[in-house]
Amino acid sequence: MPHTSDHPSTSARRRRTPDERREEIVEAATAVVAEVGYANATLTEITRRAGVSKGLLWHYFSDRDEVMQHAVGHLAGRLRAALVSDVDVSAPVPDVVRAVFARTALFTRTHRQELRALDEIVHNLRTSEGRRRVTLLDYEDVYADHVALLGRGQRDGTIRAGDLRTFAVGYQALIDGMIAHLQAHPDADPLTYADGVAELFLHGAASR
Amino acid sequence: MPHTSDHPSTSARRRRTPDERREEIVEAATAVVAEVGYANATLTEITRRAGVSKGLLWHYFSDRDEVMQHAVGHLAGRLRAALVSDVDVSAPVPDVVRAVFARTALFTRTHRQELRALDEIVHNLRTSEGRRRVTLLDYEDVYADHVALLGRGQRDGTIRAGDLRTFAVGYQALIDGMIAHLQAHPDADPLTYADGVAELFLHGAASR
DNA sequence: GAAGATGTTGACCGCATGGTCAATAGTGGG
DNA sequence: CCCACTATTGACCATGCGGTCAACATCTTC
Repeated sequence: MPHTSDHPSTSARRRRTPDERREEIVEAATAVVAEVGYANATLTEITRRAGVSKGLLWHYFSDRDEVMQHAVGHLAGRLRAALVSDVDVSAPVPDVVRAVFARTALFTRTHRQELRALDEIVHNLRTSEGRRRVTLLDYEDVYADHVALLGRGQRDGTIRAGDLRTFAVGYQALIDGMIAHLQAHPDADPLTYADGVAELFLHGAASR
Repeated sequence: MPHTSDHPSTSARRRRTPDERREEIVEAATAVVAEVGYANATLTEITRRAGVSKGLLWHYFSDRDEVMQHAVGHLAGRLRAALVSDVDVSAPVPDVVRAVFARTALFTRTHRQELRALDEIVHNLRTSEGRRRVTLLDYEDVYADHVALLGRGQRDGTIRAGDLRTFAVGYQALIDGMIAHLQAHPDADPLTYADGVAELFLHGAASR
């Protein structure tokens, strides 16, 4: 057993694998960005937060942009996975819609920091020419999911006729708006709010 | 007539008043922010764009933050004024809603740059402690307008019963989502899209 | 037209930040 | 136990930025 030390206590823990280190740094970046904003999120502060010397960051990432890009990937992956794993997409469409709103609303209470950081980074990550690196165009696959879901609803009669893309974009807009609103109002009850918005959308998109 | 020169040509134009200068600088800031993003919008570049020496900026503004705050005020004021002046709020509620969506959609085609800059600055302006200076809480007066409008609709029977605040927040979310979507898709037809979203909302919130 | 006030300039500074690097500690294989 | 290799450190550097300032230009007023 070549383990150096097994107690996972204070400072003398076992050496991390490269992936663990990368993740530690990326998570520190997330935390710092969420707290002070993208522009003020210093690499020095990020390494400090990760409990790591400054130079090490460049052993794992080539520049600030790369750190942030990894952070986006990490965050988006975690959020999406948690959502998908928790909603039964084969249920009746209105139920799925309600569940998505509800789950997303709860997310704002359990993943406040991550959502803040994600928003922050997405809004600020740029290419070297100054254009946004992540745009709404990257929503396309999300829209595709929505279109598929709502299309099924149209076929089984739970969603009224109408342009699916408009529905999908409206659906996503309500989700994003709900997230922003709940983030800004930490005291609001997420579930009652989610219900309200879900009903608004379903009344708008449902047959009858 | 102590005018130095009357021809409004190339470089030797008449001296600007303080307000004009401030506005020139603020507008240059808007343009630069829209192009390269908040973080990369250098004060040097802003003054260059305004056709003014670097030091002059500090004659009119005390620091970068103040420039950006003025820019927010300037932008929000112009956008709001143009919207309000163009929509007859005493018309039947559904007509008002449709008009707002339509006018806003057209805005994304006539004020692309300004909307970009506004979004950019709002997302990045911070207090010295790192918290956002402009948050969704500043939407409160906008929500108040929406609540008033939709409340009138409930009283005259064009809007169905339901929590007005939820309606208002959903309404604004659809507007913001539409703006973002049209900004990301410059080729989409704004009016047909606006109609679609308006109908989605009205189906959701209307009586019947 | 002198004098004071105001507008304008560009050179300059301090500093924080992203990024580099030579040196050291730790790890694993033979 | 040694050697090669990787992880890790912290001092260091270059740069670009926000911000200052003394000098100069221009207007206003009497």
